[in-house]
Amino acid sequence: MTLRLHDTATRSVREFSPLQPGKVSLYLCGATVQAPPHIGHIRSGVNFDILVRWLRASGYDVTYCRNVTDIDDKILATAKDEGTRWWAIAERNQRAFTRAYDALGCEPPDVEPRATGHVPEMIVLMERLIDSAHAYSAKGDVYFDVSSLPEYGSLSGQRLEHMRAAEDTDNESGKRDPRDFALWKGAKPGEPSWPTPWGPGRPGWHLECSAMSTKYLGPTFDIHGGGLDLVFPHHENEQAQSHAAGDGFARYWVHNGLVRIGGEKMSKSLGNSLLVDALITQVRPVELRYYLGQAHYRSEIEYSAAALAEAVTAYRRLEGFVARAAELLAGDGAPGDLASLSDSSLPAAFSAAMDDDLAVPQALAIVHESVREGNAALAAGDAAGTAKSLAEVRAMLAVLGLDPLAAPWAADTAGGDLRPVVDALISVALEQREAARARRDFAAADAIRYQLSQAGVSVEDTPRGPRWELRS
RNA sequence: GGCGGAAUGGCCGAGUGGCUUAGGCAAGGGCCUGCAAAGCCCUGUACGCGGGUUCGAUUCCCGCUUCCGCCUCCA
Repeated sequence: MTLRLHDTATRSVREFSPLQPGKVSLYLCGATVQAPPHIGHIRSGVNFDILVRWLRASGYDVTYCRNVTDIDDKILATAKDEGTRWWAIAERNQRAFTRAYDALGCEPPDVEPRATGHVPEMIVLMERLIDSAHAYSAKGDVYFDVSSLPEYGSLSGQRLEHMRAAEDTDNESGKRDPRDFALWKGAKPGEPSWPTPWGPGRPGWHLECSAMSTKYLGPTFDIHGGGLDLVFPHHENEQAQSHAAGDGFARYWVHNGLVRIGGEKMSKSLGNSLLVDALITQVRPVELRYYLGQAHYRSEIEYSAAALAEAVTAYRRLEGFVARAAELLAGDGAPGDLASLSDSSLPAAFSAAMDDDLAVPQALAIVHESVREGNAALAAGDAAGTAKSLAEVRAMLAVLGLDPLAAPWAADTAGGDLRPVVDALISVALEQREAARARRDFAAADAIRYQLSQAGVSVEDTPRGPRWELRS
């Protein structure tokens, strides 16, 4: 079975066939680093991380490019407000994004180009567009002439005549048509600028993505991703620029659904952002990843604390099996690293679900089935059955970036570097409790269990003796 | 005004013209346990409203209602 993906351009699920056999080029619109990331941003990162992981698990050699927009109006405004340099704002927020991606287990892209590092490429692209009469310079700005491209609007299904005339806040604009969009913005006093044949200025938002995707992935590449809110105007404009310049550009457009809160879109401008940094003090990063990744990537998520808590419980069920099974099998010299797990460990139903436009909800249903079987095998003392389920579960969770024993979660589960120390201390208490149980002094035994529980250590008695774990 | 999407059991969340009608969470019952916890087993019959097509629709068609996104910076 081959992968099928929903393509925004055709509004349908299409069979995926890469430009070059065995290779996939993917460009994801990353962050405009004007503020730290909220969970909507990181959902997009997680969704596309799962896509990249699945493509790689399927045997593709993936080139993953995710850009950083490091200059825009809001970054300049923030710098002015804070009395600091614009690039310091961009650097600070880019670091915050990188921390969040790392924390949530998103594999780094192969290349992460920044807009301001690609001005020469943008100038070349603008020259091509001006030479072919698709763009013009006016008063130091450079605009794309939307009327020059009949297909304009095709990606988003917008028709020029129905578009609301944008209220032009800039009366000085030299636009021929209010729907024309800026490729390049002429320098204003006090703003950073780069020299061009049309005068000093700075990049418009859309141009960078055309210039950078072409530079790193070629004039035609396989998949272009981003949030649903980028379809128009951003992606429409990117496609217009590149097609007008004669490039094939993206072959499949993949967009993730947005995160809502209180019934409306989560966004910086609405001031309802739940920042990743804040949330991962409440739940572990892997639990947040499970929450954001469990819904289908194209569906909307309405954030609620209750739904997040459910996801936490559900993930702990998976994690609990992996931990107990791994403990049991460790004595048998069972594999501890994922490298020893082959693709053949992936159940066919899981692969079929993932191939079906990344049907993660169904894929997770398969994971839960394997866990149920594994738990049954574990309870029956069936080591072979346990090992089989463990291998399946870990292989599947690895595709989703959720394997509890893999980086970056492994330390989480094990208790970190302090594990040996903690283990020794708790063992003393547990020995006392076992002694109490042996003499049937259950009041004493329960008192010890209660004290440990107050300290955040949960104890369960198993046929092989007590086991404990830290529970937040 | 234009374009696109969504309404599923207590909750989250898939999916399908009928067939055992996902999965998770929560709930109730059972097994296990000194008691728990964890786990396993069982139970729960839902698809916004009104028409239509059909032997049969939650699933297809039409209309309606409500909600969300985009048309302006946005993942």
